[in-house]
Amino acid sequence: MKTQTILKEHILPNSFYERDDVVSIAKELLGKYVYTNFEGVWTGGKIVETEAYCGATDKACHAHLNRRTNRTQTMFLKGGVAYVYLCYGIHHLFNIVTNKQDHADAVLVRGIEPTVGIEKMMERRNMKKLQNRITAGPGCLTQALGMTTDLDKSSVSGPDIWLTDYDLVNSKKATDVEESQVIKGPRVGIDYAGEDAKLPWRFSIKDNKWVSPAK
DNA sequence: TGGCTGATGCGA
DNA sequence: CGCATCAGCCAA
Repeated sequence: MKTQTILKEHILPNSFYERDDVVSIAKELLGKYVYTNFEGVWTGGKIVETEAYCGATDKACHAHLNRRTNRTQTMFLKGGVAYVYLCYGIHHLFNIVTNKQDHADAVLVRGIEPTVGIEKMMERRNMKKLQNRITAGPGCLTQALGMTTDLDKSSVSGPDIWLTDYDLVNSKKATDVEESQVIKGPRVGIDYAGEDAKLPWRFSIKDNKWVSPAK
């Protein structure tokens, strides 16, 4: 059966994204699978590291206090679309918009465990041997998955980006990550956010080697 | 450890 | 307009 046909059965419902608790969504995204499909080439893997950003109250969020600019308007869209932007002039960062329209919440995906299209991802990363850093870190994984700002505002339920609970390699449904296997900690690279920099809104899977090295 | 890199959003 | 600021990464 075609990959696309299989994945359609396992797309996360939009009700998953439209909830108002972005921190819970960030945690629940651990263990889910994200894939991209460009020109028929599938790449992707299991989400192992995320961070929550909340537009209404969170100083670390681009849409802090519901600030609307050209860039942040994506976050005000209804949950279930991608927010992709350029960071430090070099790296594309992939976020998943959550909550209802006009509520600017998003989850930054920081690391995945590569499973599908590893050869293609190595090629995009200009890597001759497979190394952990292929998809560890938000800038790395977008490069490996071939994501750019072109995908800003596009759906995470296909046809380019596919957020699912399905493991293509083992042909089975994803299992929820046990609470005891979830590491919580402060978010990375947001010292400017004052007290909010301490919020434990970064989630990762315990002892997973594909989590980014940032502490 | 520092250099790279460019969009973004602010104030003049 | 100019200019400081960034939700990173990598070689060394």
